[in-house]
Amino acid sequence: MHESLFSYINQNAASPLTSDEEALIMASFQPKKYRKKQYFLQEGDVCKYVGFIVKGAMRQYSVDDKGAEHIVNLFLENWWVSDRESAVMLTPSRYNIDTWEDTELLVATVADMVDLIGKIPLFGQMTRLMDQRSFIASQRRLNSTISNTADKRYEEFADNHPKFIQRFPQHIIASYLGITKDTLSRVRKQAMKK
Amino acid sequence: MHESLFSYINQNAASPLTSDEEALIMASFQPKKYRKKQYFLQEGDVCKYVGFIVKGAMRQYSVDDKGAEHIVNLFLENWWVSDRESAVMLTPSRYNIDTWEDTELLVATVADMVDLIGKIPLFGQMTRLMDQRSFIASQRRLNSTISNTADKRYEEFADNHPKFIQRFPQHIIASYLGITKDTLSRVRKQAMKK
DNA sequence: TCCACTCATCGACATTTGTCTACGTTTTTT
DNA sequence: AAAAAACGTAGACAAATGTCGATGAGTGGA
Repeated sequence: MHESLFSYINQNAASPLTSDEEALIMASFQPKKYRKKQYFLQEGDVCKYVGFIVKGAMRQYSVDDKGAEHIVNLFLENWWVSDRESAVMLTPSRYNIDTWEDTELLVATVADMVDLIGKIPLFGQMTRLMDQRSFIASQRRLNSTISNTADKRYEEFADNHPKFIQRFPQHIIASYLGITKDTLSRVRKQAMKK
Repeated sequence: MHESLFSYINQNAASPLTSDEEALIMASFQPKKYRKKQYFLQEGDVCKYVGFIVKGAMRQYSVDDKGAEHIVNLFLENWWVSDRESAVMLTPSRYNIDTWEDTELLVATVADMVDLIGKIPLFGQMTRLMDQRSFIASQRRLNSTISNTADKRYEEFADNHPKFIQRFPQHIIASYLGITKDTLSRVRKQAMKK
């Protein structure tokens, strides 16, 4: 089960892990199974864990005054899951994270992650790359959100993330794009005509 | 002039820099002065430099098919400036970065930054923190953008970034928020009544 | 099998936001 | 000092998006 994590790390660092390093990592990450709709993190709690998705699908979202959910992030296999704001600042999270499908995770504490970054340079490189990529993806999405209308946002999204479209229902995608499910339905109808 | 950079680093790392380390850093960062409206980076170029703002104000924006500008980021004193996507991926940038006021920068090449991260652990810590903070800020803004209507976005923004409001004109703020200057004007008018 | 629930779509209507043109003021440039 | 440009606001209208209630198809659980 840890293999998918090791191969992920090896793909994202300059050289392969030694078996000692693998052992260290293995010791920090516990396999956990979540059934559909279970919480990984609840609003108000401090995020103390980081998960690596071996199999499954998850979402991160906030809930507004009216009870409406707003999807901040979607996750699939080989993605890291956590609320970084809460984990880094040690503040109560404003988000919920839960599973959308039955999901297998490798879970480590934030403290152990920091430890591994200190002990294994390759691990540090990998997390640095992961931080940078997350930021880049976030900036792209932001740019798309402030620059385009709903139809172009959906088109871009569908092109760049076909797997999300396959795995998550439309009202989730709509929320991720910052529109209502009704608007997404209209947008798709228009797009069909072409 | 390098002092503001040193004190920034010392504020964001576990222990203070040694004078050897300061010398190394000093050698990599060249002071540069930009007059208002000068480009730091143009769309299509690969971002090869990273700037630290000693004094001044800058903006990062994309330009759409119709020639409209969309503000992706605003920068003031003690902020790092670069297009991280271009710098990390070595791809042509989709953004422009220019000065909004006369600005004093400390500029290093991306290659030198990587070098410093390798040579000075404290510098690595600082950039890691900076990456994480950038991501957190980006996520917050994204959440606000997809969750709120224009008036709440502006209210939140004004509360969290009063300095931006003082230094940048309204049409820039509007673009940053993903609305037109006309809408922002209306929103402000409504807010006055309360 | 039946029931409850989720999901996507639709239409009518309300609200928000964008577009465009115009105007007066302020700021910058010549 | 004069001219030009940038800036904020305004109103009228158009377009995009949200809201709500209803429907039917599909899904999973009891």
